Amino acid sequence: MPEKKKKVDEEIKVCPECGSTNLVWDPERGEIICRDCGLVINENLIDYGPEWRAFDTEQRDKKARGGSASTLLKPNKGLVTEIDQYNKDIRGGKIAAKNQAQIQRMRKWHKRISIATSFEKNLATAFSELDRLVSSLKLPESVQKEAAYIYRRAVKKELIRGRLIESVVAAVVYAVCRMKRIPKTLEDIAKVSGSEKKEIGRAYRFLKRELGLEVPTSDPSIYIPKFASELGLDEEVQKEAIEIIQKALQKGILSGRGPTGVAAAALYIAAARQGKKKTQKEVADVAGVTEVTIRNRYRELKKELGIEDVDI
DNA sequence: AAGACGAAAGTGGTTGA
DNA sequence: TCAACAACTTTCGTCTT
Repeated sequence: MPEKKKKVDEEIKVCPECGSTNLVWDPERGEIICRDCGLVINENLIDYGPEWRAFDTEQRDKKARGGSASTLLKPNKGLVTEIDQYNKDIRGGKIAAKNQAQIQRMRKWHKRISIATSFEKNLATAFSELDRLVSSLKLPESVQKEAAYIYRRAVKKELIRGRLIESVVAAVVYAVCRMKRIPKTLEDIAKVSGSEKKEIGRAYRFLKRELGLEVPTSDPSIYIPKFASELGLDEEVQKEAIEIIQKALQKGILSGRGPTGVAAAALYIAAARQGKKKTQKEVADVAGVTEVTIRNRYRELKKELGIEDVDI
């Protein structure tokens, strides 16, 4: 794995996200964190760090074992037998479909065996994960409290069974962000959580239904300040972008469209109209969509709102 | 040389029979 | 369980600046 080795050797001094040199090494979590944008720079380092090392020493036998590398990311330090959510074998290949059912049962029973002290243990694990997510994502304390409350409800209703605590915690955090209109995408959360976007989304929809969470349909405007500041666009541009979105909302042409794509297009239009043009690619990158999506939204907005052509 | 544009095909997930 | 479907991405050729 040459590309992984390379990452280990590299000394990281500048945040690749915002260019800041204000980086902190957090030995407890094994991460380098950017103080300015909250980016966790090499969160994966510890996954292979301790392991590849053992391969060239005589400690190999002592250290070699199944399971993941010792990581302090997890409250149990990752040393407890755990059957993960991914249906992959040790080489990363897919496990045959007929065996997946068996694995699923094993997972389920494994959970049940340890259910004796379950409630407290579950909460302890979840809350430390919650703590980690909240600080990585720079979320306010109110989010943490609200999330903890919702999580408790979920545990009491036994909605966690068959799901990884990590995924559920991430889902709850996502739900609270949506409820409080904090601009975090599923992707933002997936990036700092150990779980995949897919899993978190699934857990989110499930919780929303089972707990009857009232989540407002997401408004693209909430992403405007976030994207704008990453692009260095001033408040005039933001104001106009938000106006564009409001008009589009009233016309009802936004239903079913991804909020980040809409926000990106509105920002692109507003910037160009004020002579502060950014390229589609620049906008697309901070919004986490493609240029094509921006163009599609751009076209729709222009047509429906009668926005004059942009001149530079 | 870089950016913008849009057509066409592909992707992963949801929905409804 | 399977096919239709919507939103979005990937890829690519062409036009514009």
